[in-house]
Amino acid sequence: MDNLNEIFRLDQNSKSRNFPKGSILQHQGDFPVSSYIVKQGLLKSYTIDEKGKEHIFMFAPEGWIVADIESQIFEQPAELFIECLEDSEVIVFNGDLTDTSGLNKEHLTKQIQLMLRRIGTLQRRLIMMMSAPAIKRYEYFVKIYPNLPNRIPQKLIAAYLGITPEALSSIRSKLLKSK
Amino acid sequence: MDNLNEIFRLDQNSKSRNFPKGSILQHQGDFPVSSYIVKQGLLKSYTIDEKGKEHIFMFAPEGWIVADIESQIFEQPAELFIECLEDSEVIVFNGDLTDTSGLNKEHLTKQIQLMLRRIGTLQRRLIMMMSAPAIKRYEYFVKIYPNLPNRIPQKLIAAYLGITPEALSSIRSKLLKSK
DNA sequence: TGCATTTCTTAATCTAGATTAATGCAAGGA
DNA sequence: TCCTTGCATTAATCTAGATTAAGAAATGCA
Repeated sequence: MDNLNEIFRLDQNSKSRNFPKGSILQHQGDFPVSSYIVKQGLLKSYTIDEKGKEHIFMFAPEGWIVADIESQIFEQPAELFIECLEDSEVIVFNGDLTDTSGLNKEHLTKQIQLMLRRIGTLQRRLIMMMSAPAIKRYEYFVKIYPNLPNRIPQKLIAAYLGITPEALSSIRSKLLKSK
Repeated sequence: MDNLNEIFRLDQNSKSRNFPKGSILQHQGDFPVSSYIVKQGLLKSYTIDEKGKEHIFMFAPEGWIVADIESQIFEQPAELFIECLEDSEVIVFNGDLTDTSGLNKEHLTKQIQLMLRRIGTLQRRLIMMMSAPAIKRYEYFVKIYPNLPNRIPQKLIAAYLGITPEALSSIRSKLLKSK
């Protein structure tokens, strides 16, 4: 993994900070919106809908970047909450990803690679969400994040898959029985 | 709108080509995968699931770029079909978006802006798909693409929203009655 | 213009997953 | 250790949207 500090326009003295499990780094409605690079630990970004239900946009383990890009690019208050699922070490990048001043060609090229990867992942996720039943989405989740199922509670996996914990529980029991 | 020809690494002599309505520019399984810049007309990119059902990933009117970025970045055969919904003028960009050689800083910066915008749009769409009922997704679609509803058949809107044409029809009649 | 094909609507039934609720379990704190 | 609190499971009921089917309206083409 390239050093993400290098690729993005970080202050010389931007240091990583430690946050205990449960810390909320960003609330819905915050403005302006920061970006976060995870050095150690695990974050989630999510929304709460008008019924109070949580929907997880993404998990971010070590080496991942988390940002509410929709809010940044449209210069709106944050849509997403960002929260630590474990004690985490995070670089808080004040300023958004749209500011690329002071970066050289190599940096920009690497940023493009990261963004294309993110777009590809979102494309897959959206297509799965539209076309695949919950059981397929669960199997895909396990394949892509083999280490996460043991690291986070089931109800968070359910919130990521777009189903209830009860539905996930019955899917899992079906999968166990079918073996 | 910046000239997209400039921003991307196009051959000097890459010319736009005309395709009649119904032309399929890319089939699922094609390899390698091209990118497409729409000069005039309207394209759709979509998958067909194992039950034969169509799911529209995006519509691309004039000025939009269409590419199966997931397949490009992971170097896999195309996942998406790409088809003309109207007679269209399209620049076929042989080679994928991951190749940025020969571009200068300004080009790369503009590419990053376009990609962030795409990520922001996908973020919103995914969150809506997870958390909003079909009627809200329809209202959002109409808000974002005010000219498309009169330009494409309803069943395509349904395939974009992730519901059946029948469900969309009943949503629309509910909206009409409530006025 | 007329005919064929596709699209849209309406309605009856069906189903994946939501909701509600009750129970058992594991983990952390005093 | 007990006690609380959050998590997982199971089961009964409910609902948004799917499926099926049939007719009406619109569109394209000879």
